[in-house]
Amino acid sequence: MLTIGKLGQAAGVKVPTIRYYEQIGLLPEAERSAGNQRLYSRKALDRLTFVRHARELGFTLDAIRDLLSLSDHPDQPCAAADAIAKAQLAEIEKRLARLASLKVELKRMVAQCAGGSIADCRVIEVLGNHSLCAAEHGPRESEGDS
Amino acid sequence: MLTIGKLGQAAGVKVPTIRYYEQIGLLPEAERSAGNQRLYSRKALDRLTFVRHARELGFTLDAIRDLLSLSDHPDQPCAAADAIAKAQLAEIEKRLARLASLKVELKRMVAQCAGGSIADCRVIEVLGNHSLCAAEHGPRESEGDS
DNA sequence: CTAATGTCTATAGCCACTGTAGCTTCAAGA
DNA sequence: TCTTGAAGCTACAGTGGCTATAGACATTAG
Ligand SMILES: [Zn+2]
Ligand SMILES: [Zn+2]
Ligand SMILES: [Zn+2]
Ligand SMILES: [Zn+2]
Repeated sequence: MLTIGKLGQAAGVKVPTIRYYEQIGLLPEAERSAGNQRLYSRKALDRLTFVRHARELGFTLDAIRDLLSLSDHPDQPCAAADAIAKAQLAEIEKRLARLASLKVELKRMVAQCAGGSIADCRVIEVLGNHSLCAAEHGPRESEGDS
Repeated sequence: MLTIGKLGQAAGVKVPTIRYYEQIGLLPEAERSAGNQRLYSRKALDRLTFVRHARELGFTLDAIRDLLSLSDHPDQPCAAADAIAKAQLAEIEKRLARLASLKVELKRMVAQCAGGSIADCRVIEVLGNHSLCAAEHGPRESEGDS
């Protein structure tokens, strides 16, 4: 059995984050020691490691909740899990495309500035006038993490 | 003079967002009509349009605050503005690199799944075990918007 | 035994909004 | 002129995914 600190170290997750996950019901309530401290099994470590990895891959906690409950039913078909992963891939590709177009605009902006006074600064000018942009870079639609 | 609704339409910004920007001091306090409603000049529209465009390009409100105050001093050199834009470009490039590596992993994951039961699902398996990943995809370090 | 570290709960804060409730004001039509 | 409906007002709560703080209790090493 691991204390919360050891668990956090082992999984690479900060202690308050683990308590937060428990609080929102992503992780089950931990067993407690005689002195009311949380104790975790090896299985709990696997679960938290799964959560961490999925977070690193950009899945939302809601998606992870679903993935966890799917992984608790190994005999079910995996179509639902695959669908979640495909949706995540699509989301990442969407963000990627948007960031790529932002990068183009920002690069152009920075490159075009000759470095005089603010009055002549291309950065300030372009920010004030989207029609100076080379292409579209739609409204930011919740850009999520990483 | 424009009402807040007209201003929002003209700039493509929602009304509550405008009030929020005023509240946090990003926009100056608006003049008021006899009946206490906000009234905006053409200059205010320019300012809000600038803010919107900068947000679309991913600048934080703090960065925009600085950019706005720079653009209020047209005789100063533009190095500070350029530095902010370059930092933003660097940030975007960092996110882009990370998203690109996430995309690779997710694609691999999805492609490798043969579609049987959860017990054999590659998606679930890889999520539980990062060593099955082809490359690194560091810890998510605050991924900001869009 | 004591001191240092770890853990406990509860609460507030972060960013950039968005939504709600319960009012007041305004513009247009009858 | 009266009425209706849209638009505006303030103040506050909620979003996601944590992170930080305060003040009390538990555990462990020396
Ligand atoms: Zn410049
Ligand atoms: Zn633009
Ligand atoms: Zn599968
Ligand atoms: Zn991995």
